[in-house]
Amino acid sequence: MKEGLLENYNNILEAELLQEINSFGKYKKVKAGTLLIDIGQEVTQMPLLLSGAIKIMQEDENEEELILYYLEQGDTCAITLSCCLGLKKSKIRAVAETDTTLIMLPIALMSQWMKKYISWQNFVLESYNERLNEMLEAINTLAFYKLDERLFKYLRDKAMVNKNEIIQVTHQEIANDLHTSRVVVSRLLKALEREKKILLKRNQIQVLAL
DNA sequence: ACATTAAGTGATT
DNA sequence: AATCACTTAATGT
Repeated sequence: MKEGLLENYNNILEAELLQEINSFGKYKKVKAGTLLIDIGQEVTQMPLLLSGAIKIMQEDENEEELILYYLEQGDTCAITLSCCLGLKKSKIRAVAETDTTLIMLPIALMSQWMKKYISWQNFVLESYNERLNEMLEAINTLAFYKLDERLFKYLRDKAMVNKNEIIQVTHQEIANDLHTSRVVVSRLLKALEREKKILLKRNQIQVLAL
């Protein structure tokens, strides 16, 4: 049995299905920063996360990225699931946020698994629901939060998925993710540091108030 | 020691 | 909150 499969999915998925996953899935190990799928690419596989985290984002006309949500251990990507129902092109971009291990499942198997395994149905629907909720939260944050609140939430989320309160980022990268300028980020970060919520170093931020 | 890149800041809009 | 223009600090060669 593939490493990590049982630990993550034994309680959710039935034994027979786990066997199938084990034999048809491809085990993959990727480094942080790896592009797993890009917008417009054909979706042929569906990921099951064993460890690590993946950042899922959308892109607008100006090539600006918008973070939709993170996939974490035990998650799968619901957007991929819709591709199994006819839509074939990816609407999103997925980049490994940390070093990640996952199992890639051929989408050809999805529809038969949906019929064959109740546990798979549940897993998929539940995942779909989780993704939707996370996206609603992202929209909510974007629409109603002020930039300083968004920034802090961004840092906390990042610390969370990295399982480390010390985050490796530059102010410029944060600015890109939040669609603002580096100067503004630097100033807001300074303010957060004064509030003793974070600690600033070059290329690195420590989140104190998790 | 020098160049490059990241971060901090005042002033202006 | 964005932009400019500039300074200071950290890091690589």
